[in-house]
Amino acid sequence: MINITLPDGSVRQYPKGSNALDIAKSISEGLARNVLAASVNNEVRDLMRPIETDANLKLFTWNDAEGKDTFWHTSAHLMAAAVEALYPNAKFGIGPSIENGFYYDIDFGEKTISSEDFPAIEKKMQELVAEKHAMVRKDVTKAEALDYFSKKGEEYKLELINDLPDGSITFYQSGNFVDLCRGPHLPDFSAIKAIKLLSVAGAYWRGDENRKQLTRLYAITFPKKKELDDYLLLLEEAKKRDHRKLGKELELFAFSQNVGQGLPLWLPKGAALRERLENFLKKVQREYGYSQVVTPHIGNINLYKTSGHYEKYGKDSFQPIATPVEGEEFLLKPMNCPHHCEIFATKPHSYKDLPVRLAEFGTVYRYEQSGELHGLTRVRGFTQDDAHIFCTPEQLKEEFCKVIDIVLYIFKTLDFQEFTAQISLRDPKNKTKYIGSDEIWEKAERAIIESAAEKGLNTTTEIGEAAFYGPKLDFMVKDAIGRKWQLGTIQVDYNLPERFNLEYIGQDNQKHRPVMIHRAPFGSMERFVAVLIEHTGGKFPLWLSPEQFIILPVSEKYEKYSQKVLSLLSDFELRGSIDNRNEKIGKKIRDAELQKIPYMLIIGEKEENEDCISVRKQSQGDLGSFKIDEFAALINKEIKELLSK
RNA sequence: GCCGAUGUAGCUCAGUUGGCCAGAGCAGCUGAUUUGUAAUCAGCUGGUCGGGGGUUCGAAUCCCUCCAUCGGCUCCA
Repeated sequence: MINITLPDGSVRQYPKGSNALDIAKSISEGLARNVLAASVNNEVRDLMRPIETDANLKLFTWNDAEGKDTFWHTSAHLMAAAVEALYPNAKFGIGPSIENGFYYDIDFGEKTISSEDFPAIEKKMQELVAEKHAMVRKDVTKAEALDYFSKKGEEYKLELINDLPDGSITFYQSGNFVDLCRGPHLPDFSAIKAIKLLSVAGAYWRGDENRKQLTRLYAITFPKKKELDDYLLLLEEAKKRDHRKLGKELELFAFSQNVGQGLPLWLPKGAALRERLENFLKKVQREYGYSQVVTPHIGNINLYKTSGHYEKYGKDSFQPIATPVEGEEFLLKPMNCPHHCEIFATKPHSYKDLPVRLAEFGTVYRYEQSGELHGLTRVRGFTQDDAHIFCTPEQLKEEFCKVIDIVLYIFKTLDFQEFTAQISLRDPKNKTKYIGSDEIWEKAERAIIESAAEKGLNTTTEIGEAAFYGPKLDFMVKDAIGRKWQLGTIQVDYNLPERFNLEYIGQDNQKHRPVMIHRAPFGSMERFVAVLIEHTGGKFPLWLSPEQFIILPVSEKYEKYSQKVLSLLSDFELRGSIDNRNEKIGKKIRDAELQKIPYMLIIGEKEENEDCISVRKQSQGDLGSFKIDEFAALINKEIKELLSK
């Protein structure tokens, strides 16, 4: 007998060699029906694998990440089996589960696959489910594995096997389909009740753009048909919040082919929103001791040769601007740091002056690859809410922590509750990608890790994601359909001060090198506004809303009184307009609702006589009658509450 | 940049297998109406069917090419 310890701490005895499914059955029939995978001493394994020793056991269902993961991983095998049956010449790459579903990278040879082929694949998958093949796990030697796949001509699998150590290789077989896989898997396909292929895309083998591009099939499966329907509905709902759609409908921004790809035009309402955000951050930055600066949109090419950016990115950027002077060249600025370094260098600094914090809403231009452009989240011309902090090495951590405070304050005020903080470090195996000595990098990385820990941030760490001049802490937020975007960023940099020969005089009357922090709490105005649109669905907080109210006269007779109301509300610093179209009130309300204007002020005979307004709140309805100053007080109170969260 | 898909009025979309002057709703303009909490009525304007080339007696429809957009990949100072 073996002792199995369950998560609640209870210990039960089972015959040696029992498997997790047996144990689930002994607990309850329902659990046995729903269990998808199990972890044995913290290793996630197949349900059917015998347990030979005393162990801690956890059972996973659809409600656990491990359960979904196993379910989708097995589904990926199912899809591959279906593809192999339909396209015998297909060669297989990898097929993992992902956050929502799974994919498989497949080389279809000459055949191109499009969404028209999806129904046939889905049908085949359903047939294979009905055939009730067990998923059989098998340990193989490296030689056996190589032999099997070389006979099949599976070059991608061979490459994978070659990178694996002997003795750790397993196959999974279901029906005729055998795949290299470490598992774990469901016992069979029977739990897979709903199948949907979602999209097809090209994906470079092993993520290397110099290698062959395989066809990636994205799909998702569920244990219940209803769950698939719900998921598809969720995707539909998310599409309604897409910032590109809302940006058009709410007249926030636009693109023009005549202007150029990835170069957004901010329309009056979008510009109003953006200006509010800028003012909000400027106010915070004043409180934190920042100074605003302004720098030009171009810089001499030598500036970027000094900074190292030209060598690193020059050939992939907008190309230099020539002038009538032979050999003179300027670059559209791709970042603001070199300009700010030059501002720092305009005068000698004492240690008593530091930190120097230079802030600028700096517009920069980067020639992003055409296929990468995406609404406002990835553009070729954008404005960073940039600042560079020049400080002594001793001040670094405190300054870094203060920047984290700013980012957290912004996220809190705007209700961005779900974000992740990502520490991006250098890849020590690939040092040629970076500039600066090991010692400097270690110092910088330590400063970030310690600051993040001090602020209690829940962080992930990515190796090899650092900027070429230094490590960084990025704040990632998801869009409507779950894509992650980097918003705020804080970067430590010992290199640019070196390259620009920046100095301050220390207490010892000697010259010292300052440390630099690059930071942008929003990231860029464009991307931040995009994510804000998706988070709010276009219903912006009252203080940001381009139009806070709209006055809706019941007929043209009340236009004069409407003008008076507008002018009084403007005196209270509120923004709004009058809808004096010759339309019925129902129509005006409908349009204002669709434009997501927070307050509708209805004015007719009664209001004019009683010198008041009838207030309707967007998506909530009639609030009743208010005096004008009462309404102004109501709005201002709401704004105050939103800003002091 | 790469793989796949898409591209018809300002917007959302119809346009069977190539066949008379290319359609609808909304928006816009004009007029009527003077309206009380999510669409008043009527008339009118508006399109080189993404651009260019080709096949054909004839192309929005078929082919080629370029551009843009969408979903991914790669990239992201």
